[in-house]
Formats: sequence, structure tokens, C-alpha cells
Amino acid sequence: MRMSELSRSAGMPVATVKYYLREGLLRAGIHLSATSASYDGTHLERLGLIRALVDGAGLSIAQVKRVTQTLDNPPDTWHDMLGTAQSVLCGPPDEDLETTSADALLQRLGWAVSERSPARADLARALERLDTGGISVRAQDLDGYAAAAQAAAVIDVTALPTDTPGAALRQAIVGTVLLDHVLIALRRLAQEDVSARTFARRQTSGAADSAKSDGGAHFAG
Amino acid sequence: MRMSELSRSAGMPVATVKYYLREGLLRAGIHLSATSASYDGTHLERLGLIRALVDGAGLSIAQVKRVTQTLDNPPDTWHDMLGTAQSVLCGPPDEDLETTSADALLQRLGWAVSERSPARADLARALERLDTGGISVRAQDLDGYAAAAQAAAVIDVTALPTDTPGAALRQAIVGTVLLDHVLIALRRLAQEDVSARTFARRQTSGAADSAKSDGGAHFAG
DNA sequence: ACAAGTGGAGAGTAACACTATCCAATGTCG
DNA sequence: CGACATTGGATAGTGTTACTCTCCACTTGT
Repeated sequence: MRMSELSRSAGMPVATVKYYLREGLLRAGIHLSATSASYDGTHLERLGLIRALVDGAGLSIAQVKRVTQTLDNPPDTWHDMLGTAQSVLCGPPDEDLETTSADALLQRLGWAVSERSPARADLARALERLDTGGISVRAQDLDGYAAAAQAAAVIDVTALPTDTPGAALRQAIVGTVLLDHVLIALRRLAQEDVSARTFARRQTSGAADSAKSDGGAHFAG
Repeated sequence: MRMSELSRSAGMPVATVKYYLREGLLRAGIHLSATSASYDGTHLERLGLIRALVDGAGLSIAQVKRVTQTLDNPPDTWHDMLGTAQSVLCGPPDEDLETTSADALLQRLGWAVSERSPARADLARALERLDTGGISVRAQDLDGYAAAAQAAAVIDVTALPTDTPGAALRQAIVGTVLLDHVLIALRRLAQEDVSARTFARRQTSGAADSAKSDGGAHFAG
């Protein structure tokens, strides 16, 4: 397959494919001569991955580069797999970060997470932003969110392919970041469902009797 | 409070505050004369919100503008509240979008969501990207993710403040988008915990016993 | 022979989120 | 009263990102 066919199959301009080659996101093709190289299905697949990560997950080119470099050079242990996935996807570590509320939550949950896990910093940052954004969340609600996150994580880990490390790493990184958005969309839709059942015809003002009293009663099943 | 004090309190340059004023993210202060206006705590609070949404949630200025406009002009019903929050936070509706897999999932779940809910389009897009990214997810796993998302949504809805519509709307929009990131971080941390418990010292390859051959046997629990 | 395509490199572009500069009109301090 | 910093307001400039375009010498297919 030549450049023009590759770009046509992937649905993007030749210039863009060249750009990804320059940036090291895509391996060079096999050189047949000074002015022609041959690309195969793995190149096409890689372009699909780049497109999904950039357009779908909103990753920057630099992040995608880290993902692809990791995919091409996997770590040694299964546990490092997810750790690598996270170091690629999380924000940078930050020494002067207030992590007490995050630490308190994690201790309450009893989760075995490293002291300097990048996701711990992400959690601390997210909780801090809730604060600066003027949102307060009850501890018991945080615990509830954590339980939901754990339910998702159990599925993540059990669904990791076990045939090859490469497939596992790919699933760990790509599946994690793409499923983030599936989960977010599902949360929105579940909100709509729950909201519809709870206050379908309740007004924001006027005759509204306490919505609080039966707010959660319909979800026992 | 004058401009310089407002910008100092919010921890951002005067030029940036002026920019937000220009873009309509921040109400103008009360004009005391042609060259001075007075700002109050609501302006400071709004700047904190903008900062949380831009830096924390990664929203664009245009999205933040839609959020603030909605906050300043709330809808009529409680149910519209979350709908409005979603139309602000979700991607655009798309007529030519393949929604069959999303529709199938939602029908299986039996959720009461509108045919043209923007979150439905988001879900369809996210599922499509899983495909172009080369990730396949079993239907039963999707159902599991949906259950986790629903658990989060129940907390979302029951935690909505019921005192004033403004507070509810603020929580619905700001809480939803900021808690997205809390949930994502919690999912990463839960992955680390689950992974640590599952394959703490198992090798992907190398001198240890062939991880390939028995790779999948340990995940039954 | 010759149009079309190739790898490669560099410059150009559009969007975005600020950031800097300028201005006339104050406020404020000695 | 006058020097001087600050204000609201407008306009232009900056740095980053993710492409996109142009050019080139050189094959390749017909």
C-alpha cells in the first residue's frame, strides 16, 4: 500500500499522514526506493488509533506520541502495564499539591495505591477544583462515587486480554481513555433517566413540594 | 472592590479579567464613574468558577460562556435543569450518526432517555471511536459500566440542592463536569488497587515462567 | 516522453486563550 | 493645583497547537 492509498483508507489528507510520520506517531513504511515506501495494515490501524485518541479522547499529539511509544516498547510486569497507562494519561506529578482530602478518601477506602501515583495527584487536583468551583460534596457521596469507579475498574481489569502483553497494554491504555468517554456519556444518560423518574413534572419554583423526601426511592432495583 | 483588587484576589492578571468581561463570561461591575466600576463577591466567585471549568475541566471559553449564560438564565423545570446542563456540556447533535449500538444498549437498559438527547449522540460517538481505535467491549461489560454510571447518577440527582433553582443548576452543571474528572481519577486509582491485588508480581515476559502460556488463568476471581 | 505520485523539509495557517499596548478620563495624594 | 497611578475600553500582538501547503528532486506507470 502506498501513501495515497493509506491516506485514502484512513480518510485523512496525505499531508496529515506525513505530519504524523514526522512527529513519530507512525512508523515509516518499508522503503522500496528513494521515492516510494510500502505501508501495511498496521499503519492503517495505527492511524485509526491516533484518530480515536485525538478526536475521541481529546489527547494532544504529544500524549498520543507517549501512548504509541509505550505501545511499541511495553513494560515488564502486568501491574506496570496499568501504571504505564496512567503515567501516560494522567497529569504531571506536583510536589506542592494539597493531597490531604484525596489521601483521606483513599485511606477511608483502603485502596492499595502508591504514594506517588499520578492518578492520586489527579484526584487531588480534581477535588481542589470542586472547591474553587464552589461545589461541595459530602464524604458519603464521594464514597459512593468511589464504589461506582471501583465497579468499572473491576470490569476494566478482568476484561484485559490475556493472550499477548501487547494486546493487554493496548487495551489498558486505549480502552481506559476511550471508555472514560463512554462512562461519561452513560452517566449523563443515567442522569436523564433518574431525573425523568424523579422530577418529571416538578417545577423549579412555585408549588414544588420537597423533592428531597423521595429523591432516591425509585432505584432500589 | 475595584479591578486591581478583584484580579489580585482571583490570582490572575487584570488583562485576563478584562478578557473575560469582553467575552461575556463575567458581568460588568457597577459603574461609579466613566473610569471606575465596583465588583463584589459574586464576581470573585464567578472567576473561581471560570478557572475551575477552564483549567480543571478543560472547557473552552465558548463552553464556559454557555455555562454562565445558562446559570444567569435558568430553565423552568427540574428536569430541564439537567437537560440544559447536558446540552451545554455535550457535543453537537449529528443527524448522520450511526446510533444503533448506542440505541441497543439503551434499550437493553430500559432507560427513559429522549430520542435526541445530546448525550445519546455522545455515547454513539464514543462507541464508534472504540471501534476505530480497535477496542471491542463485550455487551455484558457495557452493561456493567452502565450500572456503575447509574450508581453515580443516582448520587448526582439525590445530591442536587433543593433550596433554590440557581443552586441546583449550578450543581447540575458545575458538579457534573468537575465530578467527571473526580470519577476518572477514582477509576484510575481503583484500577491500580484491583490490579495490585490481582497480578502484583506477575511478569509479562522474560525469564520468569511463560506469562503468555498461563496469562489468563488468574482472573477468574 | 511525461503526467502523476513519492519522500522529505520548511513555511504558512487558523483557532484559541490570553497578554500587551495605548488612550482619554478619572481618583488620589502632596 | 498638579503629578502620577489606575480605570474602562479598544486594538493589536504572542505563543501554542494541529494541521496544511508549497516546493523539491526523483521515480513510477502508460
